[in-house]
Amino acid sequence: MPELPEVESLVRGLKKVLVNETIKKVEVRLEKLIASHGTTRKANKKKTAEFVAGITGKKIINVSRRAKNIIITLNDESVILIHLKMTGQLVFVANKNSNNAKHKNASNKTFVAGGHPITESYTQSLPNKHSYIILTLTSGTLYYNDVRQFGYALYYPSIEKVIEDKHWQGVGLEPFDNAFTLEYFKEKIGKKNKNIKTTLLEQNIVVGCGNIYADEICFASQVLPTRNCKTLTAKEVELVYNNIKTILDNAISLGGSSVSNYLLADGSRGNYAREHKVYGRTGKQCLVCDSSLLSQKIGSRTTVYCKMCQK
DNA sequence: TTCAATGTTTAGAC
DNA sequence: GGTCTAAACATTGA
Repeated sequence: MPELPEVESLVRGLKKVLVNETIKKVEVRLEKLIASHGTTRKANKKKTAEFVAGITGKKIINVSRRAKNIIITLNDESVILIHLKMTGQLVFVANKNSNNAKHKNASNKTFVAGGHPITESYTQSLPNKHSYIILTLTSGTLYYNDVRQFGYALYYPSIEKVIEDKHWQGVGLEPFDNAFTLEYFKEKIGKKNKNIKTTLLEQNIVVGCGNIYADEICFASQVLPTRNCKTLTAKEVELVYNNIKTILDNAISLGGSSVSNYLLADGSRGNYAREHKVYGRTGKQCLVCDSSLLSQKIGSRTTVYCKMCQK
């Protein structure tokens, strides 16, 4: 999946083409993606009927983000909540006769895409076998593709209903929210009796860090990912806090892209992958001290770090 | 053939 | 209640 910077980049791209589009037709090819995990086939069918009835004929008035969720707001204030999880993609393909400049991407092709790395073969022909939700819009088609089928697209009659959902209880602050202050972070971190890497992945203090950025943030902060939060000095907590903001912000400004073949919403390549200092570099030289980067599992996630630079 | 992959949720043990 | 681990979701590609 995209982590926060990738979702944010995708949302910005989609907003340009989806706002003011009317949903003319809805096709759901895999009903379990419309419901929560572990539900019965009968319940999925009911949810799908509600989803289709709820959004057909409505106009899209906004596209936004909360944590790693994409929120598509419709003209009656109802919403579609989409999570891409590990391998979800959203691809907008403009109608063939479109001459609208906003539908042209960097390669002068009429689609915008984002999410899981997209190979040429996947965008050359849509829908493909992993296209599970297809929205026919006024001037194009929006495809939700998901190889591993972990993601979801949920319909809610209002944003208030989303927030009420247990799904959202305990979700942490946005890293760029004014409420996410150093004081708040210090207070929360001081109470955590677990390692900093796992804590960053939990999303219950601050949202947006996935496995890649969590490692990058620990490295930039010169803190071992295994360090217990309670043992972090005030200075280290401040470094982690500042790096959460600067690394995520930098990644967004470079267009997201946690992996090399990640496609941006406008079809151009993301540039953040080349910025990775530790992720995916196990055994390679540390860019600061030249020692060999180590890797170990923390909370069942591969973690890469420098034993010399991080204490 | 076996393993790991951008994320979350859940179950069980202590 | 907190914390830890493993497993679950399912597919692909190295």
